[in-house]
Amino acid sequence: MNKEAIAANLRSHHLKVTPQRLKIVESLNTFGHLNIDMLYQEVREAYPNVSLATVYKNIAIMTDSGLLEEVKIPEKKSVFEIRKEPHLHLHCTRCGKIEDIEVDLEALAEKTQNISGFRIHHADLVFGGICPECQEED
Amino acid sequence: MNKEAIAANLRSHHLKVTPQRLKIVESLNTFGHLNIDMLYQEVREAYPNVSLATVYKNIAIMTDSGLLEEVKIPEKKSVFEIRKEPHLHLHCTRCGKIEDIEVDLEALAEKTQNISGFRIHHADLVFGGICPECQEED
DNA sequence: TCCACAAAGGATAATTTTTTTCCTTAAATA
DNA sequence: TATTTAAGGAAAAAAATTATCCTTTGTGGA
Repeated sequence: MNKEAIAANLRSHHLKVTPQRLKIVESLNTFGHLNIDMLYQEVREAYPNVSLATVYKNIAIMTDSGLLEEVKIPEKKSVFEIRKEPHLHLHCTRCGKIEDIEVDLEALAEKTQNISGFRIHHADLVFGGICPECQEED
Repeated sequence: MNKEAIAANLRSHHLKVTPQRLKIVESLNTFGHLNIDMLYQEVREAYPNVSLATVYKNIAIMTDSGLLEEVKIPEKKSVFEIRKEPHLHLHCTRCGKIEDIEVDLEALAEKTQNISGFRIHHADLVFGGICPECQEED
């Protein structure tokens, strides 16, 4: 996703395109998952005077508008990602890396729905484990 | 789980049995899932002078010791529960209620492990939806 | 292209949440 | 029951988040 695509993404969510916002979304596009502190650091490299409040305000407005999504990982600070197709998360508890993976949860949701009576509309799943790279270090 | 069983549970985790701790665990035993504020309120009903710091300190030590577990729910404050068999959570996005349900995730974890190369050791799954009671109000 | 306006940014203060400190009190062990 | 060690309470400190206020900037319409 290039700069213009990111700008278009912002516009499609009725958000003004500012350099700070572009940088936030670009960073997430590059790194996948970043927490507030990491985002602040990233944006500050391009715009040293950026205010931390600006990062907070933008994360809030972009999350509310559905452009971004918060991911809550056990024992970690929340990270944010660009909203896309439903997927689950793999969290390496050794190096901390977070990866996306598309696995269909429909059958599981269906089954759970039948057992529980809930009308399920979304799923948040985080698998914790050791990533391939960290496994080699054993 | 009665008071003595709770005390035994605390002892088995090498934690001193204090009235405040008993009350915290009893509350969780009764209500299932409570956040810090709710826990503070609960404990304060029995011990009006309890310090909020005591609740924080105890939640931390009991979570570290494995007696309790933190559950992160999208868009909500974390809640805590007594650790038990692996299970997933159902969150009613209308009334806020959280329920446990035992659904086997082994097959899914296995599949994900094969695709990703991660060695998976635990799963955190929250289904968001509308509970049966709230569905009736439609 | 330029103007006017609404929205966004920056700095800072205020608020909220969580952790730490320090001294007193209480639980556990011998 | 005495001793020790950890836990509780109160308060301060630190960390995280949100609000305020004024200046600046992006954008849609003239």
